[in-house]
Amino acid sequence: MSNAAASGTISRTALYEEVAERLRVSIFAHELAPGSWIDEQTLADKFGISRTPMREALKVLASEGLVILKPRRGCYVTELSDTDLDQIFPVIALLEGRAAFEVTQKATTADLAVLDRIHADLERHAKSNDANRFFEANDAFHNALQDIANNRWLKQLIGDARKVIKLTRRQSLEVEGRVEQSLAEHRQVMAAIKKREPNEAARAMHDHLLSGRAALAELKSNK
Amino acid sequence: MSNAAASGTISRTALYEEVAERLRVSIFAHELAPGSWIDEQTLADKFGISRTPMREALKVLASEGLVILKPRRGCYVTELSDTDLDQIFPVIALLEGRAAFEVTQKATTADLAVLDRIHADLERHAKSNDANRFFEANDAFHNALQDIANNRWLKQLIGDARKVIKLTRRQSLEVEGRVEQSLAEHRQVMAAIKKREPNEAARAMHDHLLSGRAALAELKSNK
DNA sequence: GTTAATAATACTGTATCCATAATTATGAAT
DNA sequence: ATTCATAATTATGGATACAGTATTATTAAC
Repeated sequence: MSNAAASGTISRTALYEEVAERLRVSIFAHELAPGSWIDEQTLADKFGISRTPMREALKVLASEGLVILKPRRGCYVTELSDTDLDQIFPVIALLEGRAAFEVTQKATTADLAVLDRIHADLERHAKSNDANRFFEANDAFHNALQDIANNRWLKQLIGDARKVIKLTRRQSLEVEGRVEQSLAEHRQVMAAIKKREPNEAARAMHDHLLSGRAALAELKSNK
Repeated sequence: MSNAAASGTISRTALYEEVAERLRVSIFAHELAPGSWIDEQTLADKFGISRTPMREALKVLASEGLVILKPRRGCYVTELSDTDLDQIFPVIALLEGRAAFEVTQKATTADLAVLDRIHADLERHAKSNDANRFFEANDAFHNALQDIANNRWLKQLIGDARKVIKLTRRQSLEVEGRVEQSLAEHRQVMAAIKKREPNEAARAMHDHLLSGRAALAELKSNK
């Protein structure tokens, strides 16, 4: 049990939050299979906690759309169909496009330097063909962008939507040539931001995300 | 207590959901003032329930952004500053614009008939200057649009965002001439949908929502 | 009189317990 | 043998009890 006194660390985050994050990871890793039923008690035992924080965590995940809570029926992991992906990607593309738009208006030179540094990481990891690190840097880039956009609500909505597709986004990098393509798209986004052209930045980011969806679709059709 | 057996009705929704909705209403009505602390025990007593569903409801509201949960400090009602409104309205405008876009592509003639009927209500309530019913019909219109768009994730994100500004949207109708202006904007949306011009529908809906934000700003500056 | 420290109170966070509803299994009847 | 009904088991939903931490108030010391 993550007792603050026992562990010695001052627990700044609530237990239910930690549980929620662990569940998200499990869901993304398909340890909790899509469509499968979540046994609260068994899982709580496995985590070494009681059902209370587990239940609170599941309620949060439900409001994020990662699980579905059927009254008196229990909790089921959300299944993401191709239709779901076709529906959610354009929405995320829109939102992240907006973030790019706002960044282009607001970014200070210091902000641009931050983006440049992360973009350099992207270039490096692409060159060394390290898909995992590329994915991490990619995540960092998008996060930095949202921080610079400094729009609390936009960030929250993007975060909610991204949680749902987190797993699939990593998969899309498995497509032959996708890393290079993604990198090229990132270059366009960076260029538009630096040129201070909000609409162009928005469009570039928008297309970048739809391109990610297309890569994913290709991956599925090929196997 | 909303005991199913006692009340005679079969409660399909979980108690924590009902509590969450009651809290939302209280927050929107400013019975729970922005920034104020929520006393779990006292409020649970007032609702005639235990702390468990109250806490579950608060966690859901926290993930919606309506309250903030400070670890070991309790729950506080989110304060919406003008900056927050300036941030969230463009995002909602974008999302609802997308919904209008998708509707314009997908709507069957039956769907259009539904929209027409609700739009007729809008016209009627505007003519009789009934702001409350106009607001309800307006809500119904936007809901119907999202149902027709038939994009589960888009609907969810819009719902999350709308929850945050629900109160303020009603207020905007208090502005002199806003009902008529809103109606005119709705006419444009309807016209674009019927003409099957997705981009025009999206733009009309987008501008409609920004116009609502502008009305709200005017209301604040005048008082 | 002001500040610091200690003690008490109160609220959050977690665990356990109880009741209700749903599902499944078993038995009987057609 | 199959289907329907009833009973039993199990899991969810809600209440209550308990522990730990933070805040506040009071008292003592400078």
